[in-house]
Amino acid sequence: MENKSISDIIEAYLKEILGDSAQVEIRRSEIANHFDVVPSQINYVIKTRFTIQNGYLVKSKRGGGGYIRIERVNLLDDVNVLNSLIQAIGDSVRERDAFDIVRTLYEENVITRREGDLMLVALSKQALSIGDSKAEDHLRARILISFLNRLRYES
Amino acid sequence: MENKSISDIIEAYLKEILGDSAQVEIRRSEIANHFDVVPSQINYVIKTRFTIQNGYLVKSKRGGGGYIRIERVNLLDDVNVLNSLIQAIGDSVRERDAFDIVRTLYEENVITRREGDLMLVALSKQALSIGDSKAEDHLRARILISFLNRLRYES
DNA sequence: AAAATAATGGTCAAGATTAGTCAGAGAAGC
DNA sequence: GCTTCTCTGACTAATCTTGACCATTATTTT
Repeated sequence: MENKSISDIIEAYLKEILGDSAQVEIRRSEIANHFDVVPSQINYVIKTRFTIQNGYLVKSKRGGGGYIRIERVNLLDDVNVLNSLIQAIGDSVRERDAFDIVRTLYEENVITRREGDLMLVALSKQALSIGDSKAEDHLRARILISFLNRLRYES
Repeated sequence: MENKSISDIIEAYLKEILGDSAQVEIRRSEIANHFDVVPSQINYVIKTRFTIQNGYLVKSKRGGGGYIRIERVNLLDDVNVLNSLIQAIGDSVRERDAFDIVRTLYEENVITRREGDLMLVALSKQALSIGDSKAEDHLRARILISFLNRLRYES
């Protein structure tokens, strides 16, 4: 149960200080220092755990007074967010990214647990493997976007 | 009955530490070390004894902080309906037949209306067309059967 | 102003740390 | 003996951690 990597801990910390706020601003070097890791590890945590698929937008600025801003967003509510998401999907998605999106929809209460599980099944490697890995990712993208459109326009 | 293999012992141990919890997280190397076997034997035990047919779901993560998580799930009672449907599907279904099956599930109260709608999205020609009509029907069969297998249990 | 300097964050690739796969050897059951 | 189950280890894959080097912005100096 206590097999957390330092990345997991940093992720939890960032979500903690994000709390109920819409966004939070950090200094990369401060966080890195706080957890005694190299600064680029903060980039790693953000890149792997605060993606649009996970329901986060991240902006940053370099130079003096620089910052990293993490913003929590709803995938289907905001047209711009949905567009970013669809753009991120493009015509090809890996299983992992698709799973993240479904989990985010569940956490936003857009879908129930069971609905999410069914979606995951239809997006899984297991169900979609058709020999060609690229074709599989294309197919997954089509199914996922169909799901999103269905959810978007239904209610 | 007295000649337990080491795999049997590891199985019993895992079920022991699972206890009444819904799930348990282990480190493959720790367990392997504890019983003085090669790590891949843990995979063998899990693959042969913690299957979904036996009511277990297994997830894992590699890399630093990696783990294997074993979760116990409740198998449901609609097995008869599901089995007969899987029989009927075989390895190929046309869109129309898939739609009929989903409707049957709805009428049998195995799924909700909304769950059915999502399933239909993933089974539609629109989402699945991949040029080859036969391949499409095979694919649809795999997705549909995956759906049905997922409906066998709740988590 | 323009140029130099300081103060940020970004990228990428190598190495470390886990778990997964698979084929074959060995053991047990029939 | 033959078949099935168990066990092993070499090879593969995924994820995390680190550090050298790069890019951008603000501030200070000339």
